[in-house]
Amino acid sequence: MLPRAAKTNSYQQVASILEAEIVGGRLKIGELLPIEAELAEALGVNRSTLREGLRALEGNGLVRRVAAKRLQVTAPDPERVALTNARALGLRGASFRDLWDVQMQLEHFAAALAAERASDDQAAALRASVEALAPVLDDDEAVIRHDIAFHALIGHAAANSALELATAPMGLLLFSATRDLYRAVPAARHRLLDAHRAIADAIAARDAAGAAEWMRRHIADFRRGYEVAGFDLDAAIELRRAV
Amino acid sequence: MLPRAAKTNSYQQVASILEAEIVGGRLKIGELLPIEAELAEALGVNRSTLREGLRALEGNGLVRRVAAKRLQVTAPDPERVALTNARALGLRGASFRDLWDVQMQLEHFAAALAAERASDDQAAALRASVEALAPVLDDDEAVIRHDIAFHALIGHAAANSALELATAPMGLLLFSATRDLYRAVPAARHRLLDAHRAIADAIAARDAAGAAEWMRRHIADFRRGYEVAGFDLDAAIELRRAV
DNA sequence: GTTGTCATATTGTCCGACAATGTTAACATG
DNA sequence: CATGTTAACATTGTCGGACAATATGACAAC
Repeated sequence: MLPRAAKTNSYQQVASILEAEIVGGRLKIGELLPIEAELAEALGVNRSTLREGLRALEGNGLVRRVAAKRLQVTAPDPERVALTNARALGLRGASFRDLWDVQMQLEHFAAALAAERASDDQAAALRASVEALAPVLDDDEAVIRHDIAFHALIGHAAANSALELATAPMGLLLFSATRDLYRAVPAARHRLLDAHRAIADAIAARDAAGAAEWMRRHIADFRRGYEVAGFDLDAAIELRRAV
Repeated sequence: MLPRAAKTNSYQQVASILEAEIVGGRLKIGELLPIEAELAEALGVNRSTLREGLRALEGNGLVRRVAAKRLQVTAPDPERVALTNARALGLRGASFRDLWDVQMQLEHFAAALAAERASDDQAAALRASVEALAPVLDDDEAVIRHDIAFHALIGHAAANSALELATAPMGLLLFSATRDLYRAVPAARHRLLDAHRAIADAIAARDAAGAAEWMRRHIADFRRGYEVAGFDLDAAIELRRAV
């Protein structure tokens, strides 16, 4: 086992060094990076090279452009991370069953936590989401958007960033993969609405057990719909354009 | 709602376009990208600009440098994704409790799946991992490394990429956050070894219920150790250097 | 067939330049 | 003094060109 030539490129080193500074807390979240000329000087590379390193960091979500043209150190944005993870899962050929299995383990727990921890505003937002869905129940796209948003709200209300990180990408992938489900199984729309309403009510009533139970049924029903529609549980799920 | 100024930078457009090609399947996984000069020409930007876009994609894990100097289209590497997610969680201040809650929901399920699906090689690798741990039980670093590896093996053997994606980052964060645990609670080392052995045996015996039950106890015990050691369950977990 | 040599292709890095745009400072005006 | 205007300045995004290092492939020599 030879000592691995350690011949990394300069721009990778730039990214690694800055990443270490961020993770190590020497560059704090929210802080502005020095201007490119200074950074390049300090790191001993050309501005072009530095910029390549910065773009890599940007791809990692550790810095972002802020109003002023300056770059700001930032913790990865949950939505971006969710998208990235969803893409990773899609590209690796995850199946509906894979995703559903995990969802079944997590969503009821998220609902229970949300019932315990949601602020009044969040509980109200959940109910508002349900009521906003009712009038557009025959618009497939809208149903999917609302479904994703509803589960994202719950994930957020559960106030557990690890749980949110784990559930968000699956919501994105699963629900957007069901674009044809509602055409094939029209009744699913109403069952979805009823379930959402029951869950939102339970959360608003701080009924953790009820929220969890309704969520279980909701997720189970989701799978049933998928099967009834004749989709293959084990086929690689289709990656769709971000919703 | 104005039509969103669409004033994105060229290098971001480069990244978006290529990303769309990859996600849309027109650029297939494993394919080599054209040489930079051609790509720049085709996209109508300068090579420097193109390279910034490529670095962003690289940061997203969608392309990687391969033996030849050429860039290869690739699905994000699970280990990299796990690291990225762990970093995101750490920077967002996730607590031990947050992570443990999710782990408690998922790990027993992973163990059960592993018992059903693990190949003989994988089952053997699990047992080998346990036996490799036994002789180095007094080396804290080694214990942590083995612990992470053991759970990663199970995650992999469960043959569910979504589950793996969800569990891997927590293993990284949680276990590496316990560097001082084994000094504070020496007995935890032996309980860990026993649990690992029981889990590996159950998986090798295709005993899904047994594997799940042992895993539950193992995770529960892990938390007890953390509490006994006097650590704060709700403090933001400490980000450590990659193990 | 293997090995060595060489021309070629490609990337990584640097340099310098400039337009667009945001920021700051100076200034006038009420 | 507060406010609005303008001009100087700073910074980023993009470009073009250059060159060394190195991998690749072809070809010759053994």
